[in-house]
Amino acid sequence: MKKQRPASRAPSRLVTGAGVDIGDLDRQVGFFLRLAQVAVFKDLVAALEPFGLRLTDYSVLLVIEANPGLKQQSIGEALRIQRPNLVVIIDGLERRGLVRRSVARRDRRSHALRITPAGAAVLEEANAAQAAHEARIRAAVGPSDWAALLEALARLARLGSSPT
Amino acid sequence: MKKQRPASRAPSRLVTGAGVDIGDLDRQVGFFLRLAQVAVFKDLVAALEPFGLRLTDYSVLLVIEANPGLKQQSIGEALRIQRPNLVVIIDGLERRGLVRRSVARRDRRSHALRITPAGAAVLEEANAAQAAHEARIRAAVGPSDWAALLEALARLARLGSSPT
DNA sequence: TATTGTTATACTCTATAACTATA
DNA sequence: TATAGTTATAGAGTATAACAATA
Repeated sequence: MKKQRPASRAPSRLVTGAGVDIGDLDRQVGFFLRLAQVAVFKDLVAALEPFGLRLTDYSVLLVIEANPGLKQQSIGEALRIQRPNLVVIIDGLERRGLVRRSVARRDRRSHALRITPAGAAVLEEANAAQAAHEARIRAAVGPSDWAALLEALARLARLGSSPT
Repeated sequence: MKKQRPASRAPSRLVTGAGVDIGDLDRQVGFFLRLAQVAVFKDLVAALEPFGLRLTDYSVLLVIEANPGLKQQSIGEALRIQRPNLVVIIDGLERRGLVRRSVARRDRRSHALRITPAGAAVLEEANAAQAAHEARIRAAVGPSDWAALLEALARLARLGSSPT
């Protein structure tokens, strides 16, 4: 039995290839979500590149600035970065003098992390670039749908989590 | 100068870590987009797993079914999969008897791809699982915002492309 | 015994260069 | 010469196991 296509539900046409029919794919959320994420990340990665920051570097800097003295494990939990992978990221940031590791007094196993003045300066520039990026995204979506989009994405992000 | 937070714009709270302040991150689209994409893909991957299909396998099957006789290069363009990577995917699908490669008569360099009856059967089951997945996503978002979400994602996906 | 940071390692995805056979 | 498929390989990003220091 051939699956019928409810043509009315299709959003504005998305041509990915050279006239190739991508089947029901152009009516599936996951497909759009992936394309949107790739496009948005491409723009954001380019915006942060002049500062030598990858997305993970940037998000880690943001969290450290917002939580002075935080230990690595907590950052990993907040950003869903595995502890071993975080070590490499912090190594890079520390080598560049953007972040400082110091042994925590209360628990000498952990490292208290702080952003340095140099790090704060870089982060401020990166934040401006991010704001410009966000403005571009916002313009692409259209002002009316903006709040609805963020709300919808937030609900999707909570999919697997405990339903409050 | 400290950046001010326009608290009114924040969508419903998203707690990622154990009470860690994630800074301005919870007001950036990219962050939500990533979390949403990860959550949605996790659900979809789980839905397709019983059929032994990864996301790429599934999307390739869909395109082949919609375009009998298509060559590999065209699939790659439509799905943005590099030709070398597609070879491995098709290898797997062909080994399982879900897809058949035959030398194209018109151009003997290329391979005409067709879905087999076995492949069509698997795809039909996978489509049902995908539909159930989509229903879950839709329920999480809420019916009112659904069309707006797809529309917004489609616009974002066209970010870097030529503005029509 | 459990936890923090670390090292080493592996697995998935994606990307590039170069080969072959056809055109 | 250009293209389709292929091979090999390399690079991100992410994941797990095990160890030393500390609790």
